[in-house]
Amino acid sequence: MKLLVIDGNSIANRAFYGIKLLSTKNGDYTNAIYGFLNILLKLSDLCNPDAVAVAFDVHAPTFRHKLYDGYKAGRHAMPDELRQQMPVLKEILNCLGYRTVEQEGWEADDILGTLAQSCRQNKHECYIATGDRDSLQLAHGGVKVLLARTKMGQAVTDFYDENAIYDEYKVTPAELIQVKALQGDSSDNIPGVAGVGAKTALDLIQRFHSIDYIYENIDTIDVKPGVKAKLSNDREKAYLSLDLGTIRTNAPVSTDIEEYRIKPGDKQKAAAIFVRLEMFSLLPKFGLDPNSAVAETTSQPQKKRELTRLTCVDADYLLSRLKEKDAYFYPDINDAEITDLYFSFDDEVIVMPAETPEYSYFIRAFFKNKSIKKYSYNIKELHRLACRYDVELEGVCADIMLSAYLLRPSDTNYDIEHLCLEYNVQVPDFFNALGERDKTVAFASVIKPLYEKMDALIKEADEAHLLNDIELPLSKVLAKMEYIGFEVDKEGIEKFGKELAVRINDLTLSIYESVGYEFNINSPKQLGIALFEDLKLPCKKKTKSGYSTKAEVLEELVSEHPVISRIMEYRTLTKLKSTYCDGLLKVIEPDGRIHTRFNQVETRTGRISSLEPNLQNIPIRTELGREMRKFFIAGKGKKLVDVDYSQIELRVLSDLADDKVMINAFNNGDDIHSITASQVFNLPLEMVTPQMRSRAKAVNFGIVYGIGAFSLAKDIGVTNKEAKSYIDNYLATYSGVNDYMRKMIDTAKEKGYSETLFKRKRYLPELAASNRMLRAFGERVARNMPIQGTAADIIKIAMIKVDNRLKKENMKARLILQVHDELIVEAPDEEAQKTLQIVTEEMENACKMKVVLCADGKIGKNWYEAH
DNA sequence: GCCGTCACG
DNA sequence: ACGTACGTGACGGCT
Repeated sequence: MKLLVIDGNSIANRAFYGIKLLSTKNGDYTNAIYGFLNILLKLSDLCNPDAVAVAFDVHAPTFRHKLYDGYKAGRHAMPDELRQQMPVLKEILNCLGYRTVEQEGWEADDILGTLAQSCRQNKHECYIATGDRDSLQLAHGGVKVLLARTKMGQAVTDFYDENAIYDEYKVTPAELIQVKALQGDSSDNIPGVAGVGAKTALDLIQRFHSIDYIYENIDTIDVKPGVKAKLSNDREKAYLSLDLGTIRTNAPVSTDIEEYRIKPGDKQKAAAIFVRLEMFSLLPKFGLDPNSAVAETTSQPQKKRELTRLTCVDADYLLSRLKEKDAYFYPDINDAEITDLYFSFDDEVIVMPAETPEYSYFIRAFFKNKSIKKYSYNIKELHRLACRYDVELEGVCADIMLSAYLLRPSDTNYDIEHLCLEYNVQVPDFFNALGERDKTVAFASVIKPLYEKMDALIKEADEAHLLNDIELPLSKVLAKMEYIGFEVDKEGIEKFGKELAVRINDLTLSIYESVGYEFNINSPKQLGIALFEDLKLPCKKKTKSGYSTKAEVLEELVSEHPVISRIMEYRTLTKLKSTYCDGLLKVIEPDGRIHTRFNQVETRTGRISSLEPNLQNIPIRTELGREMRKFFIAGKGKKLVDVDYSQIELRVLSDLADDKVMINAFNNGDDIHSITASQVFNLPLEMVTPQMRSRAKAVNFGIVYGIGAFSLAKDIGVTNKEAKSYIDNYLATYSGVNDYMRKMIDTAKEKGYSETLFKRKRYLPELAASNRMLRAFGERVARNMPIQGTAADIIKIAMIKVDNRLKKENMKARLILQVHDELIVEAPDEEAQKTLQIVTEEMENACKMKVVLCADGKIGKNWYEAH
């Protein structure tokens, strides 16, 4: 028999502090539970136990408190966020078949000690798992301790038996108690001998082995007079500490190992809790079936559905079926190209495979039929499919992926399986002819129930307008943008890349020479060693894993050594080459264009993101980087029209805050940064210098992000005090902004979320955190999200309006890119001027606000010229 | 798969 | 005493 005894409190603590605070949509914290269960899996893997006991402290005075008043007085109370998780954790452990043990008046480590002792006596194998070094004293007589600790940000588990302890401390496990008694432990309020620290204590015990021996021979032992005096002074405390530090082996808990044997537990209930806590990834790891969980939590058990899978052999038949009622279907996208459609009817799912001869006929007929209402998933991909077949997708009523995003924008996974778990919809089993589970058929069958549940929630959240009039129509615009793509000058990029390669090569050689040896400059680790150990440059900052070598740090070292500026240039050039030249060349498609994909369900604020490649971060801030934009070109006989909003976030802020001063400034057409400077520095407008303007600009940005004086000071290079006075002046000037920012946090705390002008929400469990840093972060987000998010909503509306307008005016110009506050349209030469006017107009009139929206645009042959 | 770094708004 | 502005994606190194 092999017994694993876990110190539940200690491991839960490790997990809690080692993992960022996680919480469910209901605001229940889960990080300690999640971390604990992962550690449990790892421990089971390591020692493969037959029996498991998880010991917990009971929060009642223990005998140690009776021994010593100060015991644990200095220890931090368990934070609420962790305390709330403990009963749930115990419940899960029980459901998983593990026995939990707690005994009033006894601490977890005494239970560990008692069970370890029993195993020693009965010759059972015993593993003790804890994060507390104090329990190392138990590692003898065949008992092994698995010590969980964090090494360089990584969770590691160390094995200890008496040999390992001797190797590390040169004392026996029993002697470790003696060491601690002399040294004391402030976190446990074990007093120890005043003035005796870790080194002295270890040395004394290594030589004399016990406190008894030391005191019995205090006059004769070879110890410095000072230490001897300290020992004599604190004799009582030393013995008290010995008592406090000794783990008991007589706790009144069952020592019958059979009672801890792992039981089947209640797997269904465990699965239900996992689902409620949104710990989906743990389900398979504990061999739990998510469907049993749904059955458990559904109030009315759903009738078991038997599905039939039919492959469509007659497109007209399928169309006639679809005309009878609404179409609920799931597109199974295999290769970005091949999309099989799975249509769900009452008890059957009809598949339209992409390779059937009638596929294109079916797609065209089905898509363009407005009277067939379409409820589906990932509609943007269907719109893209429609582009390929040169047909419009009409009659779209729902995209449950978009609904899911609006309901929970902080989620990272919107797979149907996850949605079913979150919205409590049972996925029916369907097995194909080979007896394998066919998930796709099942997915099609849950589109309707998912839609119905989510639709109600969307209405409850007042997000129907946002969904139906912004996100859904936008998905079509984005699909078309992806389909059209951005033309690039492939040869130009190749040539630029080669020029960079030559310069990089020269720099590499020169850097090797300066450092004195060859190394990988791209490795921050090797570079850190080269700079801070071999060249002995002063190290300003460290990261978790070593020296920080980021640009900000290097800048301060430029004057220290000539190699620094070369490294900085090397970094700039390799970034340009690898990410932009090599990276872009890899994704140019045969049509000579780059087709980025937009992710409409990624950001927590409502922005869209661009990937493979990311066309939203093409360089512009430095001249060399900006050169890249010359390779993004308009097609033959066409021009690029690039229009961007002027200070949209600040305008949004002035409107949301209803700040009259700022709104007036914008509506007068004033230069906002100069006006801010004149207010913050209390000078007439004419006396504002470019430096003042630039500082005021930084303050304006900072305000949007939820500024702190420290960061502002760092950003613009002034003292903390100066930065603080800028902020104070700012908030005094723009008092509406000041009031708004305060109110914002209160409202968000009360409601549990922040929201945009268009009701887009972001839930903020961080606001309830007891951790100060985390709460402060939540507060900054609460202020920033409505601003960034409203700006994102506005440009989305503008995109839809631009797209509609170009269509209405029968123009060939097409939107090809969005970069948060900037729209890029590719237009035939003869349409360029009109396009510029239309895009500007639609952007400025995207929505009615107290403040005017202003957009500026340009026309050019390439992106460099047009922006 | 995570970290450090750096490109953008 | 702590760490320090919001939102992203891609790359190379490392484990």
